[in-house]
Amino acid sequence: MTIKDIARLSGYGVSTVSRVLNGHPDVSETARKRVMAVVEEYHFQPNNNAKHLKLQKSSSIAVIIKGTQNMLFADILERIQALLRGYGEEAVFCYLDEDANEVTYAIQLCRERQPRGILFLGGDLSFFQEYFHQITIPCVLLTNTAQELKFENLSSVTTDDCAASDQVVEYLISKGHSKIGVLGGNMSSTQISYRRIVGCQQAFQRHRIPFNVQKQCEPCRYSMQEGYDSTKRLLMRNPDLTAIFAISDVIAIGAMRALHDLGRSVPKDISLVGFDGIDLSQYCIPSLTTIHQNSEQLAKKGVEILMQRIHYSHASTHKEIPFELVERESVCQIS
Amino acid sequence: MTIKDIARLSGYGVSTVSRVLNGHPDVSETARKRVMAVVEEYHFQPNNNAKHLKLQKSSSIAVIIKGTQNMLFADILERIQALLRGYGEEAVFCYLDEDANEVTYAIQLCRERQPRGILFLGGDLSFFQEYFHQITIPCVLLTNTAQELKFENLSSVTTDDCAASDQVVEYLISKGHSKIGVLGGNMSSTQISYRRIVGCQQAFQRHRIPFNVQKQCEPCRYSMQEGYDSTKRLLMRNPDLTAIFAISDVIAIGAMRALHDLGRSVPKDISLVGFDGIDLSQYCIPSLTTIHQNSEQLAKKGVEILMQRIHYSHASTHKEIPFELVERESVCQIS
DNA sequence: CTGAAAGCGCTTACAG
DNA sequence: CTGAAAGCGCTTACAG
Repeated sequence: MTIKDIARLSGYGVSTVSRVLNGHPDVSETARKRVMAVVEEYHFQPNNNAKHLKLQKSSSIAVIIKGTQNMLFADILERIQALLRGYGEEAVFCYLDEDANEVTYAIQLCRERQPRGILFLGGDLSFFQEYFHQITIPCVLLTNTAQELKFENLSSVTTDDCAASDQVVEYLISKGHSKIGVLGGNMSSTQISYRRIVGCQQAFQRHRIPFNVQKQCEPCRYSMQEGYDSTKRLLMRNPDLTAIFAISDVIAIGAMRALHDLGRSVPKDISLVGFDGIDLSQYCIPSLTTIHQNSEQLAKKGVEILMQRIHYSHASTHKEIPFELVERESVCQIS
Repeated sequence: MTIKDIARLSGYGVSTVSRVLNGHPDVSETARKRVMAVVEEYHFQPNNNAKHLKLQKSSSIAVIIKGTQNMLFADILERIQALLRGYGEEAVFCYLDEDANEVTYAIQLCRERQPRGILFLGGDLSFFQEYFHQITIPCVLLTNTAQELKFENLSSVTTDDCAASDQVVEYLISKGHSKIGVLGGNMSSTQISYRRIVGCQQAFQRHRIPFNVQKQCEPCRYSMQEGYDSTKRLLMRNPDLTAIFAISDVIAIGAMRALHDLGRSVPKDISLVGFDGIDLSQYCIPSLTTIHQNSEQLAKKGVEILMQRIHYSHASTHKEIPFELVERESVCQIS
């Protein structure tokens, strides 16, 4: 069943059928109705390969996910897929290692698949800086800001990581803590984690509490396993910590278990705060005090911006979504 | 840059270029070398739309995931993506609601995208029974068995759910439990959960311990939230339970929190066993005794079977992967 | 071993 | 408002 059959069956030419199918305005109401009747009767489905060959592009949106263990991404992902489906777009999902170069991967993808746009879930700004100029299609970076890169085809939506972390430390200080360790991310200034650490520094400075990044920060990947291991290293170096701020909930879950195995009870002996607000954070024991990122809005804004750009050539923008400190059971007032 | 340009640049015709690109044998070594030299020099990438239009198919493998909250699937998924990439295949991921009809969705997908094969992650046999005959491309069902359906293009790989559940109950009984509740799944005989419940029944019968499915089983979806809510319902009906078997780890995590909120300590007051062996099961507190399904093998076998079928027309098969009861901290010996 | 040519199913400029 | 025709980039039967 092709457009030709529909033409024959409806008594119109293929041009008219094509126009009806694509919602062009210059078709008579009669033609539209007759064609649609046949289309529906036969459940006709245009051949995408032919369409895209002709149009010189594919219809898919690529979604590149960095870090497979990050449960925040899993949550955002299913929302993105649902939204994209709502827009009638197809999505191609690509999982990359947390340390992989997502931009060179995207360049490769563009050559092979010619997607219409790309959604990056996580990303390292240094890769964008160096390679992104080779990409010409609309892109949106999620959970990191690309504002300063000033690429005209790269938007971003993120939360104010710096302010959120500042608030976490402020909160811990207000609970009497001053010996606070920070877990996760890495120190490169092009990573999300960097902005979170800067936020911590701000708060410490404001309160004139010394904070030795080298000593009190322990970098690690976004997984429970690494959260577990790094907690042990962090505590080895700083046995007197009364609170830990894990830069991601997944890391915090690993930390919680490590603390348990070390015989330190949360929050009685040591307080713990996460970041992200994944589902699990309210079910673990104790439930996790954390920064809730509105992943629903993150996904929605991201997809929206991409669609606006693709369909109406809107300029690129950089949005911020709100965050919220959710107090639960993992933090204790001391002294 | 098209195949025509390569032809011109290499001094051969388009037919020869095409043959080289597709590894056909009837090309001279000289031609192959000259063509490949040009292809590599220009980083030529054939247009997939044209290729598939001509070949009347797309190159992608569709992966249909049922239930977005199930962390077991997240794990399998990233493995599948990596494996498929290794085979040089593109993957299209589709997330469906746990209760959606994956088969009619697949039929739709076949019309729209013409995938070369489908991997189903989770599935309800009743949908397959009723609609699968409309699908003609190779398919593999993961985490449920399609053995009895006898479709010649539907393979499956699963673990022996019945034996695994039998072993869980056997284990709990050996620990002195006889008042055991079962959490999760639903009672329809075409669901994975059904075979798990049957396994439980077997064990109870063998030990002549009464087991009232209506009363002691509480169906629920595969999410922490539902695990949480159902636990409360189950306990309301059976306040004297000494152990709960959750048919999935995600459900167990929700159950653990519900028990905590109910003031019942795990495992001291009540024992808990999960199913799946997701990462989280070893980090939660207490860590979860569970049936570990080898998700690596599940993914590997699934993809392998599909590839064999697609490339060498192998017959459909139904494989079983091993399971293992992993003893951790959530079960207690009683009396 | 190689090439000219047909054709996959669509869109759209052009002519009416 | 409508249709005939060209062409998107590929593969392959056919002829040599």
